[in-house]
Amino acid sequence: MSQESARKILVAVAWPYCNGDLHIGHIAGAYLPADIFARYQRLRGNDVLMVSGSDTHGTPITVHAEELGISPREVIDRYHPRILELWQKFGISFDLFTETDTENHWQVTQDFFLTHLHNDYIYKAEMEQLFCLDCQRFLADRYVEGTCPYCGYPHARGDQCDNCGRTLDSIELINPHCKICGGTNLEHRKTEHFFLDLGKLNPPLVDWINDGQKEHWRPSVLNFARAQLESGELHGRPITRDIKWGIPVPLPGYEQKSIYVWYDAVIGYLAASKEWSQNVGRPEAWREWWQQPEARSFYFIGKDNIPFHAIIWPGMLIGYGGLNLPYDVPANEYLNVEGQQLSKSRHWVVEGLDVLERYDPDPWRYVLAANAPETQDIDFTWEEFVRRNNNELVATWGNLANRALSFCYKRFDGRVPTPGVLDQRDEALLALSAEAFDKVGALLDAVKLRNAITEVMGLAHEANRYLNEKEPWKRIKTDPAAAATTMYVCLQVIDRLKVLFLPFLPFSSQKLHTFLGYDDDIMGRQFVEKYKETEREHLALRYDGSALAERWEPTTLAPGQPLRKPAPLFVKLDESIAEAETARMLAHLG
RNA sequence: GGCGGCGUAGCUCAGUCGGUAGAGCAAACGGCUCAUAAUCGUUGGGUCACAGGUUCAAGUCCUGUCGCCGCCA
Repeated sequence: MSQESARKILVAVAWPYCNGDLHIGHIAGAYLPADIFARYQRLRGNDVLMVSGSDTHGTPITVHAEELGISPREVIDRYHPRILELWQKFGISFDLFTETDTENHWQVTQDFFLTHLHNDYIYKAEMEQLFCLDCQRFLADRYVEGTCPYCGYPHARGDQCDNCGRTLDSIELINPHCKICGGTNLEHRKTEHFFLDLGKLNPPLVDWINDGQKEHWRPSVLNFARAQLESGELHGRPITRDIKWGIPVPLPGYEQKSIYVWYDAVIGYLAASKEWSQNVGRPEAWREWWQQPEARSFYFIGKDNIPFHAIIWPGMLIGYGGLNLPYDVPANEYLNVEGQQLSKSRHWVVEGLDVLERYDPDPWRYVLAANAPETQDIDFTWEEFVRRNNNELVATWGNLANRALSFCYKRFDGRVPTPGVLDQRDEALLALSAEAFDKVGALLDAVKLRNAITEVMGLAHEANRYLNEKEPWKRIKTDPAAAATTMYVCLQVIDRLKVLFLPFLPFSSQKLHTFLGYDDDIMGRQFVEKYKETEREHLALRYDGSALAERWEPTTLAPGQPLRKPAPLFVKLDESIAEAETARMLAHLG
């Protein structure tokens, strides 16, 4: 392994709207890749800070609240704990997963706003908005419905038409009506708002995207950002709106307005880093990830978020000054299910918490990593899920561990056999397993997770091949010492595979760790804590990996080490479940 | 409408700098019996969406067409 010193790695993950349960598309797109990457970097000895939180602002929350007849805060209190539960059950190891309705987040956001204003990257301008005369309020995007001017769909929202997918400006709608009172007593009214001056940020952003240090970016992300920036057509974007739920504009006279959710959500990365620093009792620690020049930040997002993370957020950081810009934005494409795009409104979803009621997390982690949507949209099918679980995870890796452990447990007195002299074949396999750390590590550093897990699985195949060639079950009758050597080599490789698989399959690697006779913790501990600020309190998820016993390097298994009674690492699934799960989904399809 | 991406084996997907098309699964045959009927080996299978162009050479670069996806207006 390389001897370079620990590097600060910020793993920033998209902030999910806190208005419902998350589905496997969210997980495959951002959270799982981020977790695999973070776990690997920790094993590697780097200092990882992985942050995100529930996005509690914006109209998706307030609309949902009004539908249920409860307050926005109650919506958050309903779903935020469920998101925390999902991360724990799925093993998504956030150092801090918080939310945006905190005093800290408000403060950091308002500081950003005032600094942008002071640095002259914010200007004021008037714009036309729809105003409901009956409700006496402005109607932000989702509070108005009407006929789409492009496709004629009668239920288009003020921000987007769900039928043709176009983004809209609410004043474009034909026959608009207020979604609150249902009335059509609307008028166009001028309203003053603050705008982020992206036009002014365009030139420095072009310099940044062309600084010659973006070769490791995914082409789709880099091409998109570069094309947008080089067009030179960035224009001011409103950062306030006429809505009460949100972060107050920190200036007198704007009490009826709030900061637009897109502006405060991305600031969450910094706010959460600061909150984490407070929580661990080192209030200035965040600077190590945000200000050290050699620190690296990785933003794990879905492709719909590329404009915000590869253009707008870097622009905001430039406008603020003194903070590191993204080192990489490994955005994923979409995960479709059974040929259709996931959609909450159409009830075409596979929800994370729901499937964990019926299946273990590691099969999901395996399937979603082995077929991650890194280069294009991916079609997830239940048949594929069962197949990959049964024919790859169970058959290749689970069975390798089980056949070797069972054999040693029964025939070698429940201990790691003591090897004799190693032959060429033994040495070759051990060398291969040692080299895998560099090979897989390089792929993980480059965020090529699918290639990485395929590589690890390839080593498991090789170990199966080795066993078949050596036939220790035959040799033990004629030459027990040779069989012992073979089984030692095999267990040694399995012990290394355990580490190589650890970022991907933490639960089963931990289980295997104990079967191999170890007692310590290799996956870390997740816990939820309640944090009290001056007036508010919130729940947040934390992670403690300080006691991690493993490193990303070839292990050495001690001969004679007592083994524990082995059991299969993974459950084989009945093929009928594919049909059952698909039928279940079709039944809910709206 | 503008911009960007995608279209590769029956299925799901790789394919770096242009150099005779790859993996897994599915199918067929064989070996083994330690293991969750798991494993290991062998074999078959492609007009790289379509039409042009550049080149000694194109899945890869360029132009156009068709289809799908996303972003922006």
